[in-house]
Amino acid sequence: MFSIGELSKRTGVKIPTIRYYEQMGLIEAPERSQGNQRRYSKDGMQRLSFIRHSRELGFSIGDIKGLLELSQHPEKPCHDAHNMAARRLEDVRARIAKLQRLERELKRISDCDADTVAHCAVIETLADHNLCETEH
Amino acid sequence: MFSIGELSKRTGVKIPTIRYYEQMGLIEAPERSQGNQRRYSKDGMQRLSFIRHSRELGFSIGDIKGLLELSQHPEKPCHDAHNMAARRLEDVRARIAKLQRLERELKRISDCDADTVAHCAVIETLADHNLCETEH
DNA sequence: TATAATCCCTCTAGCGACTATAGATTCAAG
DNA sequence: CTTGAATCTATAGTCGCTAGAGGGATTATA
Repeated sequence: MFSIGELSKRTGVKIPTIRYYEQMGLIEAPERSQGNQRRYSKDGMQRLSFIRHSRELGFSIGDIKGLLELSQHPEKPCHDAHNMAARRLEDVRARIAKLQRLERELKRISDCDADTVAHCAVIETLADHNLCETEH
Repeated sequence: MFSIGELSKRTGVKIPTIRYYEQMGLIEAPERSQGNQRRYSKDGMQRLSFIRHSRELGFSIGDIKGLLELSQHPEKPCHDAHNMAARRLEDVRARIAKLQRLERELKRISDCDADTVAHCAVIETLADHNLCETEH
């Protein structure tokens, strides 16, 4: 049994965020001390770790609800989990591709060595999209 | 002189977003028609294009205010613009690196071909961070 | 010129995933 | 028993929009 502060330290999830997850129905309301403070079990900690890890991988709160549901039912087929992971993977790849285009452009425009705004590539490029090399 | 709808079409910025930018002080309030509708000049359009492009590159509204200010003063030195671009570039690179780690992990866990949740790598990995290959 | 279709106005509220603040209560250590 | 840290609830704010309600303006056609 540990307090919310300890749970926070052990999982790396901030205290208000834990309470927020409770409100959102991701974690169930834990037992309380006599003075009405939350007291968590190891189980609660595992669940929170699951959530944290999932968030780090970019799953939405909605997705996580589904994944948690699934993880409670080991006998169920897991297509859903795979589909979600696959969708996330696609999304991540698209974002990487987009960011790489941005990287190229940012690099190009910040290579400018003008002194004043009048000749500055950063400003010029921002003003005129046609100066970009690639689509974005 | 064109309406907000036309401005929207020409710049690709949605109408409510244009009004939002006006509220945020990114673009100044344009002239109005007799019936109180916004009427934009070519100048307004260029400013909006600047904003749009900057947003696409990931600059925040706050950053853009600064960049716009700079772009109005061609005689000023442009270190600030370069610094902002450099910071953005750093940020973009960090995000790429992080996403690539996620990609590796998502790929790994979605390669699982179990049928039920009990043996599913997706669920297992989410539950136990130690199963990950890399930090994130 | 009348009317209909489309556009535009303001204002308010909502999104997701938190984060911050205020003011009150409880806990743990000395 | 006192003190200081931790916790409680409730509310509001963050960012960058987006959606909706309930109206007025403009434009194209009859």
